[in-house]
Amino acid sequence: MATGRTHRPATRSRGIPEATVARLPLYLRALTALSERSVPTVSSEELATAAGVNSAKLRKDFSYLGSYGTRGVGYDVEYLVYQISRELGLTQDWPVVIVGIGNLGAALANYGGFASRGFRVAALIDADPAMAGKPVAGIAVQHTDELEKIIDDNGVSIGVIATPAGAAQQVCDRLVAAGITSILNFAPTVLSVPDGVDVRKVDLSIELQILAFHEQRKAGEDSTGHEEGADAVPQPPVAPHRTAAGSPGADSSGRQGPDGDVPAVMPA
Amino acid sequence: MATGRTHRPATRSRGIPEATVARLPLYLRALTALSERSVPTVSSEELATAAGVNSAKLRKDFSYLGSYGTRGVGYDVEYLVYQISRELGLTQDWPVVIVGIGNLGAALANYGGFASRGFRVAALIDADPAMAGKPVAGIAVQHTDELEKIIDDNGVSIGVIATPAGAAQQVCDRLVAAGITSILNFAPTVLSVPDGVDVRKVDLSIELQILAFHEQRKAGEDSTGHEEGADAVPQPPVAPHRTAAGSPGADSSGRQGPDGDVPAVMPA
DNA sequence: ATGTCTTTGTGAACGCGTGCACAAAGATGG
DNA sequence: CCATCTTTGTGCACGCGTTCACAAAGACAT
Repeated sequence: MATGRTHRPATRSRGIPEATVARLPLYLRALTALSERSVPTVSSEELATAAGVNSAKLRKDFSYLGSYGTRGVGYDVEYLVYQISRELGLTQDWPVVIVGIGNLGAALANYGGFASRGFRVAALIDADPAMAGKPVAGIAVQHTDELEKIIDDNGVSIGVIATPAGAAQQVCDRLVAAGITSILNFAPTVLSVPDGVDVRKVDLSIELQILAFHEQRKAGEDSTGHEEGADAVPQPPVAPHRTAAGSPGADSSGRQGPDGDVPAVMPA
Repeated sequence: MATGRTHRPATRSRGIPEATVARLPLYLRALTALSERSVPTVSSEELATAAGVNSAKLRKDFSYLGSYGTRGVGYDVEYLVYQISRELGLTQDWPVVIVGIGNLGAALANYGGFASRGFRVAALIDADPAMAGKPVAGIAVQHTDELEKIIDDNGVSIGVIATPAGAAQQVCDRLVAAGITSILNFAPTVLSVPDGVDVRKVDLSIELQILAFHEQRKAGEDSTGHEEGADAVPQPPVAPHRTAAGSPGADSSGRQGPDGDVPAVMPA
């Protein structure tokens, strides 16, 4: 999972559960594909398979939107596409600004999936003066100084942060002050925002770490269970005793983590 | 949320809940920052704030790993960094291949967050013969024909798919056949994989759609509640009657969605 | 019109995740 | 050695999300 809302713990937005909202785009994509193949109707079973979910879950999800199906037949594809689009707010145009036009920001600007669903890249913003004016994905990059003006002029309410981690909070604060109320954060940092502002985050590194966890478990499930080495490598806390508060790294030599696949002992 | 495992419904991997595993990288990042500042110990309250979670949740998460804290003091930063790294499998080296070196693939190859946590980009693979040999992020791109050999030679078990949606399943199948057991998928498609293979997905478009939903709700929460227009725009299903099965779009003119912010009536 | 068959919509049970609140553990000071 | 104070670890309850299973609804055939 590369995401997770930060505030708004489980607000059950308008009777529609958060988990359901997160799946609606999935259904919409599957339905759009069917629509392009001119399929008139689809059963919950078929659509669920296409979206990769359980059919019961799909039916319950749709039940939050209303009774849009016909028993014995299924769902009208075109009609459902419209209803979900409307529910997600995709029947209107959403101008978006991308802040931080590095490798990732440029890739996002070029990403076709944005424009295809009502999201329009209104502006690209970068702090590097050398970037200003250079066209990326057909749009001239603008300097951070213009941030507030750009957002105000275009009525932007969604911002994408693709800056380095160090700059993210600062950029976030400016976006929020300028009126942005929804943020998609690609920087590996926890952003703090006032109530009323939604933050979703995508962290590539975290996704890989979760995969590594499962991968490790798969690899070691035939062994003793887990580690078997006996030599304690990283030193147990040995009763911290609050040693002055200094002694920086203490005995752990290199900072960049005690890597190397040294086995460790379970300390209890 | 840009993610979600596909198979392995809720396997509670080795006593550690999936939700906890997903948060471990978050803790690890916060702890690494503290470690760099040579902070020796940290309380659950402080660390929770830094990671953006509840302190009770953090303590419960850590309790699954073992009793690594000292009551009255807190947690030893260095020790905890090591324990979490080990639990996540980050004490070993994970070679990764990236398939699809377009804008996104190139951005991923350049992304520093990969290398910083034990993930090493072993190879970049693309189907375009013109790309072969061209260096991206200091690594020469190789052709898809070499895929199986590359994976076998380097003992790669984690693959990243950054191809267009149309090619994703095919690439996925080849990766799995070649021995890959963990996949991070950036293509907007549902991948089907055999049991034992983990898939996590990151979908930029879906994240934006979820934000749009909440944004729309915020915008319209002072109005009548929701829509108020009376003219039904998209046509209700009017009893499908299973009309032959032809009449493709029927009356809905343009395919690419009935956009424009037409208000709609709630059909019941 | 009646019966059969398909598929939806949902009531109910279950399990996971979250958060509260507190007892146990250990540090610290006298 | 005892008292006090801090902070962990966790039992418990609650709520959300998932899944099952089935009744109701409508299509379709005769």
